[in-house]
Order: sequence, then structure tokens, then C-alpha cells
Amino acid sequence: MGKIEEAIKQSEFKDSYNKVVVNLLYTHSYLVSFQTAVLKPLDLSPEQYNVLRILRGQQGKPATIAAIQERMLNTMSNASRLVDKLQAKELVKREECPENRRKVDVLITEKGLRLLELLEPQIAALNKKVIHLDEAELVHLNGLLDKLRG
Amino acid sequence: MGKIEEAIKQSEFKDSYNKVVVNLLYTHSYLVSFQTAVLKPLDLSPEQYNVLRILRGQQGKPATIAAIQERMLNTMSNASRLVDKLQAKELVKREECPENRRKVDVLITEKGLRLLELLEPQIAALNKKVIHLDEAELVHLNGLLDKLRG
DNA sequence: CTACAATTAATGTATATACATCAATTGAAA
DNA sequence: TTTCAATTGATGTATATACATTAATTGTAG
Repeated sequence: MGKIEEAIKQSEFKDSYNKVVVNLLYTHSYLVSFQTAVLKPLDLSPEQYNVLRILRGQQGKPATIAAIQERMLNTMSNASRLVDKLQAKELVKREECPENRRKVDVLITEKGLRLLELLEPQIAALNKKVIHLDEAELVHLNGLLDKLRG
Repeated sequence: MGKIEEAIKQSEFKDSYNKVVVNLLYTHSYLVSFQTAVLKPLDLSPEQYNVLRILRGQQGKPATIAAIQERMLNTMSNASRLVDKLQAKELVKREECPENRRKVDVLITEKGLRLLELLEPQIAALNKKVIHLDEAELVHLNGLLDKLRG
């Protein structure tokens, strides 16, 4: 793959800001396409996978739709409908929130947890294979991305 | 915004690979949401904007649909339909390729070029505002992203 | 020359997404 | 208590995307 200029066959960028934006978009697409390939046989989209991990992160506590929305990576997508899809596959369940009937408690099911356990080693192996950075570079990259967002 | 752990309210990651993936997805969403806000008043999606820039990069030479597809950032999206949308707005035009009638030559129009000229300073100002990195850090980040993809 | 495989773009279709609107519930003000 | 604004989640709708299929053109093997 190599340099972004070769990857997208563009020779020049206006400035480094522009180049970094294009590079991020391109790298995002690179990673998502691999992720999708692993998730697809299990009939999960990347965002559905993300919601499952958010719910597992609750460690048994339920999360409302609004809480899920807030933690999602793609902040614009629709938590309510994603939960619909996951519920249809019995990976999560909805429960009426007792102290506030407007809210809905969403919980990951046993089946959902098992699916995550099945997936995690596959995703970890994939990441290691397609991300050509060593530990120090990973830490460095995480730092730069955090700083980028200010 | 700060550290990714605070941003998505997750305290731990399995490993640095995982963290970098989440961080990239999150940063991608961060940038795209700003970009979309600037493009929306001009009725352009980020991918449509990208196609326009690809065509301008051709410097007068036409590009076939396949060539556009190859250079697009989101490799899975549909160049033919994106060109439809742009053509409906008279930002690009299709011409039958004379030496091979299966192919279609796509060209950016004057109107398309003017739109890009109008947009570019807005996008540049936006980038400068939302990307909190200095020149050295930008170069470094570009290097790491290039290396990531191998 | 004819038949057929390969190439290229367009289209069909199901799903996902963005965004607006709606409906139910709650809390607070009059 | 009644009314009304705010909150929360679900739904409607238009568009975008992913992926498969189709249609047109070309090149080539027989």
C-alpha cells in the first residue's frame, strides 16, 4: 500500500492538514473493509459489533438508548434501529426502565456475549495482521489522534 | 475532547491495536461530521466532493468510471451513481469515449471547478480549526498512517 | 464470420444512514 | 389539578451504500 500519494494516485496536497484528512479517511476505509469481512459471516455490521461491545462494557448494568448513542463511534447513526436489529438476533434485550417509563434498558444477552467471545480472537488476529505498526508506534499514533481532536 | 477513553467513556482496551482501531474510527467520525456541515449547504456529500477533486486532479483529461472508483477513498461506494448526482447538478459531464464505446469519459465542468474554488478556503479554514496539531505532528501522523497500511 | 468470454458501466434490491417528526411519559408552573 | 414544555425513544422518509445482476461493447478462439 505505502504512501497515501501512491494509494490514491494523487501527487500533491494543498497542505499537511488536507493530506492528513485524506490519509485518515483512506486508512479508515482500509480498516473497515477488513473488519466488515470478518463480521459479515456472522451477520453483524461494524456498528452493531460496536454496540455489543458498549453493552458488554456495562458489565451487567443496562444502558439506555441515549447512553448507547453517546458512546457510539459513528455519532450520527440510529441507536434505536441498531438495537432493533440486535434484538431480532437475540443478541440484546430491551426492558422497560422501572423508575422512568420513557427510558428503555438495553442489555446484552448470553448469546451476545458468546458471539463477542467468538469474534474477539478473530478481530485481534486480523488487527495484528493488517496494522503494520509496533507497540511504540501504536502508542504514538493513539497520542497523535487524541491530540488531533484537541 | 481529549483521550479516547474519555471520549467514548470506555476505561480499558484489549490491546493497543484495538485502541488504535477505535481511535481511528472515532477520529474519522469527528472529521467527517465537520466536513459534512460545511458541504451540506452546497448540497454535496463528502464522497461527491471527493469525486470532484479527483476529476480536477485530472487537469482536463477525462477519467472513466473505473478510474474514479479506483481513486475513491471509500472504495466500496458506487462511482456510477455518484457521477449521476454530480451530473444532475451540472458539476460534471459524461462523454462517450470515442475509442471504446463501453467506457465513459467523465469531466469536471466550469461550474464544478468554481464550486471547488469556493469550497477550498472554507475546508482549509475548518481543517486548521478542528485539527489541533502543528506541522511536525501532521507530518508524523501522515507517516504513521502510511506505515500502518504497510 | 460466428460464438463466446471478458470488460465496462448501469441498474435492481435490500439494508443502512441522516435527519425530521411523532408519541408517550415526566416534571414543573400556573 | 391542569396545562404545557422537556425528555426519551420510535418511526417516516429520502438518500446512500453494498453487493449482485444485467446490458452493451469488445476481443478472440474456432
